[in-house]
Order: sequence, then structure tokens, then C-alpha cells
Amino acid sequence: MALKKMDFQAKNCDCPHGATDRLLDAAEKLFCEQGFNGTSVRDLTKAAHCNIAAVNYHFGGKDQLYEQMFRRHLGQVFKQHQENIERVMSGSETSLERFLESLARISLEKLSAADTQIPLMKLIIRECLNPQLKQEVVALDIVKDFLKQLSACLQKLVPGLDEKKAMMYVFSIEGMLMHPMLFYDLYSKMFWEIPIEELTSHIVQVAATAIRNAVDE
Amino acid sequence: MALKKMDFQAKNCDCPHGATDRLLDAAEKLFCEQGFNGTSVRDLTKAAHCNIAAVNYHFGGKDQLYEQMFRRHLGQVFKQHQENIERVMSGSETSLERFLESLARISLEKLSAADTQIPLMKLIIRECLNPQLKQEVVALDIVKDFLKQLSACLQKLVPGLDEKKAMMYVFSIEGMLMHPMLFYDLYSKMFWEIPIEELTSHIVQVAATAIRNAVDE
DNA sequence: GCAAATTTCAAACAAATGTTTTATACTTTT
DNA sequence: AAAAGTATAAAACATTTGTTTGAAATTTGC
Repeated sequence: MALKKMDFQAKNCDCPHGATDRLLDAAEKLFCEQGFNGTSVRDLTKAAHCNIAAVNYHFGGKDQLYEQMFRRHLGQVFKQHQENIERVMSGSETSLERFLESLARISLEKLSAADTQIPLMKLIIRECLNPQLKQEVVALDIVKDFLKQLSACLQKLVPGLDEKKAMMYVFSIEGMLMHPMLFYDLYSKMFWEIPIEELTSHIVQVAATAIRNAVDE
Repeated sequence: MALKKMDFQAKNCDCPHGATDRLLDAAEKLFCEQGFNGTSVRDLTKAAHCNIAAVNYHFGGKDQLYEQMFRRHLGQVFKQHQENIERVMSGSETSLERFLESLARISLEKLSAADTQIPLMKLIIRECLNPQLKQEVVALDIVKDFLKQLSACLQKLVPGLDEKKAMMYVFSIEGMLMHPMLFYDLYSKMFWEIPIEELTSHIVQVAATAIRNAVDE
């Protein structure tokens, strides 16, 4: 039966109004969990409580829904990182350790069950393994600026660190943060549950001592 | 027209005889490059120069071809690592740095264009993002033993390192090695081409100084 | 309140998917 | 060399895929 207006509004009281937003949300969740190929248009529309044709009507196709979701999510997460960096770097007691800790915390807290946010890193890894987007459009510039900013922060916090070295430390930090994002569940099953707090301080310790040691000698 | 015996042998002179092996090789390459969902049975059989039905005839289905490929590859790569570890640890001048360097080198050399071997890490990341195998069967035990071995090596090389700490360093090292495996091409496009040699020594430096610093204090 | 624009819907589309079938070619056994 | 067993072939199978269609419902503008 067709829905009356009242039914429609009542049905969606707890989720975003408008099929466009609901589809973007469903896409963020499903594409991140199952990947692009692993998620069908029917999965998406079912999760978004709308008709199959909605994807093509609102976005023009599965590809373009993916692209818009990716842009939106990238923007959201990097804005969060941006604010965090500004907060940490403008504080009175800034230090390498504080900077690293805030970076690690904001990245790793998405692992905890409490946080429902989808980890951007997973999406980026998926996109990197199975590229669906034209690289020059999305990933390159935004991510590049973000990495450059991190590298610049390291240089500011640790005088004597040259540009290339700083970027390599950024890569290493990203790697250490990415690993638990992929394998945290496996850690627990294989060995023991590592508290996220412990993981955070461990990564901070590794990065900080390595960076400090590099400029001292 | 059907192939004569001679034609058949001539056609396959430069690739493994037997559709089974050719399919396993094609599976290793294609599944690693495009993922499970992104690779069709037709892609596989085309790359292996055999009929579509061969996958089901020899393996009983796409799933089982994937599983057998995964097992074979996992065995090959871990055997290589095993030999490397034994060689390094039994040498006369063993040190933390030598150990880390050999581990990094054997992992990162797969990035260079010269090496045609498929990086196992990519496969594992894919399997972790889109699990196709029953965890208990394949990944857990073999990978677990490998990680335990690495951790034990660290403890042997750096007395005073407790088990849990050692394992966390192993995770960090794996993360730093994994990162370029995913993003090395992006590095070059975004910034500059980092020589693999430089990347190797950088990661060794980060890990070694962090570990040494941890036990000293 | 009505016409126009927008959105939703069920049904159908062609193309691609993994798998099965049946027949033919090849290899081995006797 | 005939028979039995194994491997390959092309065609067809039923699903699932992303997309389109055309009509119904809803919202918007006046």
C-alpha cells in the first residue's frame, strides 16, 4: 500500500529526512563495511528505506553515490582533524607528545565500541585497493594537504627536523595507527585485548622517542 | 577446432602445466589485484587459459579456489620469512638492527618493480576487510605463530623486554611496513619518490630507537 | 484548490555473475 | 587396440547485478 504523508514522516522520525541523506548515510556504513563491489544498490536502498530507483534518481548511479559519500565523509573527518590540530598547536603547553597523543587518540577512539563513527581510514584503504574514483578529484589534494599539515606540525614542534624526514615520520605514524584499525579484532582473538589507552601511549612513545632521537644526534 | 596433444603442450610451454596450477597462479594475481568480488570466474579462467568450467571441476567453486590459493601463498611467504629469521638469528653478529633490517627488507622489496611476487600483506588486508575464509582455519594459527616468533626474536635480542611490550612493537613495525605497501604509489604522486632503501632504514631507525629507549629507562 | 514540478513506486530491462550440463578429446589401464 | 577414467569444450542454467521505465503519489508554487 502507498504511504500516507503521516506514515512517511512517522516512519522516519529517528533517521534523516530525505532519501538523499538517508542514502548517503547507508552508503557510508555499507561501503565501509562491505566495499563497493560487495554492496548492491538493493542493499543500499533497503538500508535507507527507499525504492531501488532512488539511487539513480538522486545521484545518477551507484558510482556517483559512492563519490558523494566519499567527499562528504572526507570533509567531515578532516574538519575534525583540522580543529583538533588547531586546538593542540595553539595551546599554551604544546609539545610533541601532546600533539602525537591527540592525533592518536582521535584516530584510535573510533575503534572503541562506543564510537559509532565509521573509520575513514578503512574507506581510504578500500579506495586504495580498489580505486573507484578519479584520483586527482578527491583523494590527492585533500589528503595531501592534511599530511603536509601534520608534517609541518612536527617540524614546528621539533626544530631541526627537515621536511622529508618529517613526512617519513608522518607515514610511520599513520602506519602504526592504521594497523590496529585493520587488525584490532584479530589481536584480541589471537592474544589479549589491548586497551586502546595503552595502544595510544605505546604509539606515542615509539614516534616521540624516534623523532627526538633523530634530531639529537 | 580441438587441440591436438602437441598443440596443447606447445601452448603452455612458458606457463605451469595443468589447469590447476595455472588457475592457482591466476587466482593469486587477480584476487590480490582486484579482490574476491572484483574478480570473476571468467577473468580467472581467461588468465589461466582454460575453460570456465575448470574452476568448478578442479576446485569445486570460486570460494575453494580462493581458499587453496590463500593457503598456498601463505605457506610460501611464511616459509621465506622463516628461513630469513633463522638465518639472521643464527648468525655470529646478530643485533636488533640487523634483525629489523632483514625483516623490513624482505617485506619492502616486494614494492620494487623488479620483484614480481605478490605482496601477501595486500591479500591479508583484503581478507581482513572482506572475510571470505573461516578465520579459525587459515589466518589465525599461521599468522599467530609468525607474530609470536617475531616477538620472541625481539625479546631475545633486547633482554628486559616483556612479552606484551614486544608484541606491541611487532604490531607497530608491521604497521609501518604495511603503510607503504598500500600507499607507496600515492607517496610518489603526492610528494617525491622515496627510495626503498631509505624507507627501510627509516623504519629500522624508528623501531630500534623506540625499543632500545623503552628498556633503558 | 489546482496545475506543475518533484519524488516514490513496482515492474521490467539487459548485462554479468557462479554454476551445471552434456558432449567431445585426451590419457591411462589392461 | 579397446575400455575406463580424466580433462576440456561450448552452451545453457538460474541468480543477481545496475539501470530504466511509466505510472502513481506527493510536494510546491500560485
